[in-house]
Amino acid sequence: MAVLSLAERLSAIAGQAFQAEGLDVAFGRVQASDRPDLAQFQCNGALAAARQAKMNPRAIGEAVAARLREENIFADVSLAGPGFINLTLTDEYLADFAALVAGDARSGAWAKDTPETVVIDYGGPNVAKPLHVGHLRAAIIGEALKRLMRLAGDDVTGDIHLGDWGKQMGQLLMAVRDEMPDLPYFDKDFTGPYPEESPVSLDDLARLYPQASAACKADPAKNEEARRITAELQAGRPGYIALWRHFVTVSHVGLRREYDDLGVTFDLWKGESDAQPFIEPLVGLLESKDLLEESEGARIIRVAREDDSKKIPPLIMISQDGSVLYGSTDLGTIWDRKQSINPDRIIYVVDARQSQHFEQVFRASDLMGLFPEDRLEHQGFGTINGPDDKPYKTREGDALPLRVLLDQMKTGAVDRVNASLSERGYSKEELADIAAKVGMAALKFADLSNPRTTNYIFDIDKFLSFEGKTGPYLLYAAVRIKSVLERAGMAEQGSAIMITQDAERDLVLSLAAFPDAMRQAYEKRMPHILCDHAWRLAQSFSKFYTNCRIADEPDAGIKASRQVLARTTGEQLELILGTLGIEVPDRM
RNA sequence: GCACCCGUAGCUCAGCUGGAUAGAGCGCUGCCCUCCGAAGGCAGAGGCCAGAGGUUCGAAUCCUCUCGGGUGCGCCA
Repeated sequence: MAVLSLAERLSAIAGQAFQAEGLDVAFGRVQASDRPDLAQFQCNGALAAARQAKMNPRAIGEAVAARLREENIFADVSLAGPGFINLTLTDEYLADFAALVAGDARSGAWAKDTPETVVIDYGGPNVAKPLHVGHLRAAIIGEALKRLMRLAGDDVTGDIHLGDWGKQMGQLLMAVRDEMPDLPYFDKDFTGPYPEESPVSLDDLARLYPQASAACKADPAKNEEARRITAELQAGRPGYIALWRHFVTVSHVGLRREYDDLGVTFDLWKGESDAQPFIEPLVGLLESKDLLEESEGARIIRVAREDDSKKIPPLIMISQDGSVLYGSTDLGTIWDRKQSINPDRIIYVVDARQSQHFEQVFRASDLMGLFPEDRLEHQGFGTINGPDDKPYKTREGDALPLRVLLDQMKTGAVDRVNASLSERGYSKEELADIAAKVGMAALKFADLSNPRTTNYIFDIDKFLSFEGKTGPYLLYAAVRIKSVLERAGMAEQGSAIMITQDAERDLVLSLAAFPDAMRQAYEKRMPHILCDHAWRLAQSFSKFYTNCRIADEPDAGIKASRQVLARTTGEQLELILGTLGIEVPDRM
């Protein structure tokens, strides 16, 4: 059972007070104070209630405050300004609450009342193309959301949803054929079996794809041909399928390695191609509902609505050459997921620029009764930009390969770690491990601490800094907690918490804010809210650490209390960092 | 052209279901290590919240317009 947050408890109490005055319980909503100098919590309900009941806000505030003063948990209840109710809890109450968090195996994490089954679709890398910067945010944000939702109690399946069925496959087949025309895959009369060994390596794919892509752009005839080959592949031509399987297998190895390095794991490695068996039934369903329309040789679904403020183009279900596009495969994938997982909700963590595409798919899905629109979410994200604040590109204008970016980060982390830890006598292996963790923490925290929807500028030096709101600062805080506990030892289970100094009270309030921060991050699908909380917690700990002695505190009771506070902070911080996909080294 | 997102401190950004004196980080100016990790803590300077109207007792937040930036608009994903 999850710990009820302070704000929730206070809201319930204030709600009762409003109710006793004949007003709506909802006016009792209590939140952390905007003015920490005046109070710990505030309730603005009297203002809203006054408008509704046409009464004086201060009069309502006074009446509610009078009732609240009868509760023995408040050190102070006061009315301020036009009718704000300011609340300050007694240290005893705060200490008891902190003990509750300390005793909670989940460090006070919020839990949903009614968990859901959810599929998160993130990643979306293409077969044959190495990951580039654009895939980084999907991976980092998707992974964080997956873990966050699991922590809240949802049953979450993460699916990589490979791009393995579109025109790029036709282009690639064409490129291989042009280079090695004698391979049996291209011989229509060949009856098999086809070779088990792939004729192309990962490097070949990485080389061939850009070539083919450029050729198609430059030459309309080539482009036509690639489309025809794609249609043939999708129709199941045996030689193409056999060679395509090699592409997919070879790519898997490379992709898995890259995602492993990022600490990102998928439960499902399905792709667009897995939607192919559902295309026919999909077309059947659409026909039966009279939703399919012929237009310029293609079969389309009109998804525009009367009251649209913008023009939504129709979704192209079957293109004029008979191939399917990603709108069709996305619909097929929804069908597949419905059948195999039956989720309550599907979340797509994909670049914000794809919003129109998802609007089309969601509407089409709803129209045909496949999956309700309001349970399909596109959680988009902004771009990672270069120093010029434009999406990160290589000098040639291509998207920057992820490898390049990770190598930069790694080199920077190794330098930084070597510079600051050289005196400690750690082994080479441990230093390398620490550097890897510091680099990844820097990268992930930098990404996640920006709100999902905004762009940000990639700046390694800033991300890797040990000062300020960075991943390394949080790792430092977490490691310092481990270190001091090693020196001070652990307190007995159930030791009481005592608030003897401001820094202790501040730390307790920070610990107590976790469930609310987590809930908000969950509901808004915004990991940066969790990042903000982690940062606040780490800062509170630093303040606590400088002001409160632990190991050599002479008073046994106070010492035990501080040991518990430190331990609880460490546990909560690591839980949050883990949820963000950030690993903490044992020492650094 | 139409639509969507954005414009907040020198820089990078929070805050936007309307509420008190608009917050962080970096940078800048000071102060704090006989004491568990100073990769830290404390204090300070710095803002017509792009602009103009409107709604409201109250607007960074909601509405309208203007200016400036980004993105997307039928067979790539």
